[in-house]
Amino acid sequence: MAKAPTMKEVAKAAGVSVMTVSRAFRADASISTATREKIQRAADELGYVFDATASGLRVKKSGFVAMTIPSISNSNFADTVGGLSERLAASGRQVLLGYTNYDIDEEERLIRQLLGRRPEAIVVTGGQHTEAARKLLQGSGIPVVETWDLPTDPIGSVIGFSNAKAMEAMVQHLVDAGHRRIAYLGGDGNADTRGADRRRGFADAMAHHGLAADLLIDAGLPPISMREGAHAMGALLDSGRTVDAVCCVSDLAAFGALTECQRRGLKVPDDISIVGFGAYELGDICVPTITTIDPAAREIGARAADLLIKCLDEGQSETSAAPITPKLLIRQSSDAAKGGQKK
Amino acid sequence: MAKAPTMKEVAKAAGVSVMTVSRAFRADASISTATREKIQRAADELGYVFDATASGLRVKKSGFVAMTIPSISNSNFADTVGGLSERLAASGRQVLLGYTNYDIDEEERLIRQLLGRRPEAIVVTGGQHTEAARKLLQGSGIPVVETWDLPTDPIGSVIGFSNAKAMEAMVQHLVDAGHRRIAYLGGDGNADTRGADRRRGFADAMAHHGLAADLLIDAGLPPISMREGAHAMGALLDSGRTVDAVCCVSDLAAFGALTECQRRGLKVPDDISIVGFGAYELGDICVPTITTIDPAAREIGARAADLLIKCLDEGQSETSAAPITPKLLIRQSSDAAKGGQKK
DNA sequence: AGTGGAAATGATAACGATAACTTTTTACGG
DNA sequence: CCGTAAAAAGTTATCGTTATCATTTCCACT
Repeated sequence: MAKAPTMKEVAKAAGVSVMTVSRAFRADASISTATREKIQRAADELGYVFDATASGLRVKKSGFVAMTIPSISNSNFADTVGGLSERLAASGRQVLLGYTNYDIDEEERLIRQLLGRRPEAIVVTGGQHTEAARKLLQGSGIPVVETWDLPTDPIGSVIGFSNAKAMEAMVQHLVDAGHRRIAYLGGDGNADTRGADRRRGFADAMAHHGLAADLLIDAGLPPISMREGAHAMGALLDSGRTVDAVCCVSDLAAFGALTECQRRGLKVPDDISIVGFGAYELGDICVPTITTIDPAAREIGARAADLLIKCLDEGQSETSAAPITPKLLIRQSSDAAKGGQKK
Repeated sequence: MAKAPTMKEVAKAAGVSVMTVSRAFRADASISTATREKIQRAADELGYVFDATASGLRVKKSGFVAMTIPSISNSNFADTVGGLSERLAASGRQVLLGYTNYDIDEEERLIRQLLGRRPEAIVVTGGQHTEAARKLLQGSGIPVVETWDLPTDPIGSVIGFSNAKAMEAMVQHLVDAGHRRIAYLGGDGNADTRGADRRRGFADAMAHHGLAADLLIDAGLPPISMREGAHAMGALLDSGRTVDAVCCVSDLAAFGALTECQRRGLKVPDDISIVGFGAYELGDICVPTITTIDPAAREIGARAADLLIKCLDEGQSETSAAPITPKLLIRQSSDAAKGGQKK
């Protein structure tokens, strides 16, 4: 195939200067309708496609907003990307996505790569970064938004919530329902910082209620899938330890745990309560439905977009928007009325 | 914040020419170690980040591969993107993603936008496009890969499979298991072309077996979620029509249908068989596990990457790789041994 | 008709990087 | 020490677009 035609060739075909062609493609410019139509025809004829790269270089506006997420396969993050993407599209901007695989070193590499595309802003997931990554973000000269977390030392704006606090609310709910022997089922280590925060919130809340947080089940390396949730639940049950309720790092893990109970003939919530995190559609459809926390994943993205549009188009300085307040959704899997057992 | 520093400033700081700085950042160039280190220091000092945009303009290699998918929230497509992304990363290329929302007009807009970023290749989902979109792709001068489908008139390469044929295999399985009154549960209309193909394959297969394909349940506009699957199943059951088995457009819809049966006290597969499509993790974990077809979503992406790397780096012309052959995974939800009923 | 001024169009240089070429420096055998 | 080839560094022009300024065209109104 021949290489893509440029404005120069369109200009020649239309019998005008390159500058006039350039103007024909912008809304504001002063150009006669006749000329614009003539140029449009020539462009269509040649199959001309505007080069956003060259334009971006000249006007120093790439039209990109970069975003890093741990994994594309997690529908929570996919929702955030969706919210961001949809709302930015209205202002003609495009999201440039990168995946960290829950690894902050990988995140650093990724941030460097993304900044090389000269995005107009960057949205990252989480508030924990390598020292070099922080420096890159701070020195980038563009708005930075950290999401899905509440960093103690934010780089720019924040649109997130405390995963620990959210989990504390969940423990409160379980305790209110009469549970005492509560397990936490989540990933190993601290690679998934949101997971680690939730575990910490769990432990703190248990301590606060004077309960032992000795049932911390490691389900493997993040992200924890349904299968790993099922395995970990199996291991917990095999251990023979007494358990009232299981707090899972996500609805996916919770669903895995739930199915393991079903396979073993345990009734949820009659024999044991199971709760998740993330408000995945799954948890609202399965039988029984799973109590969870809705972090407003899509809204996080939408809010980030709104904030950025304010910064970029209206020249406002970065302001932290109203905080995200996750909502506890009490459903069948922990419904006390159905018989949460006391120990 | 100050604007990002350029090579010029790094050059001044290091006391060399811009060209030398440029060379310092490329592996091949002839440059002394001392100079390279000096430049590296200066660059770190200033927080210099390489501008891939400007470089791309000059060398005519953007480092982008564009891809369009119907929705980011569908884990099948997310897997394909993951496979593509991971394998392209090794060759230093980045995936630029766009979402069509199952709308070919939106796809056309998107393709135009993506081509404006001067990607080195473009991967699209499906084989149905607007006339203008076809022209854009054909005239783009870059390798084009159509995936997840087997277009009759391909634009470039194809890495896909026949959704109709795959569904025929599924019907064969159900018929073998003794089912006669088989329903199809999927989306309205033809917006989701893969869904429409599956429905067509279903109808053809039913006709081939001399069975009536009169149970075509419309579950709403694509994409069909779990909830819509559940609703549609409810409507089917409420209609009082006799049904042996239900063929769903995806595992998500199938799971929704399955839960609806559970809520109504119907046993799967004893009272009714349910099968899905897509080999989502969900279907392998839920109780009972769901019979499905594995389209090798991740492999589609990986194969596309391999093909493109051959085209771009080794100058080979576009060759269609070995075809994708979806695998029927027979699981509990249609297990004849457990008692698929004959009518 | 002639004139003033706005609208339309054109010419030039620049955005940040690099290919291609030229010049300077280094290294080494004789 | 010199000559020479190779390595290292510098110069210039360019990728496709647009800001800026200069020029031409057009029209309304005296």
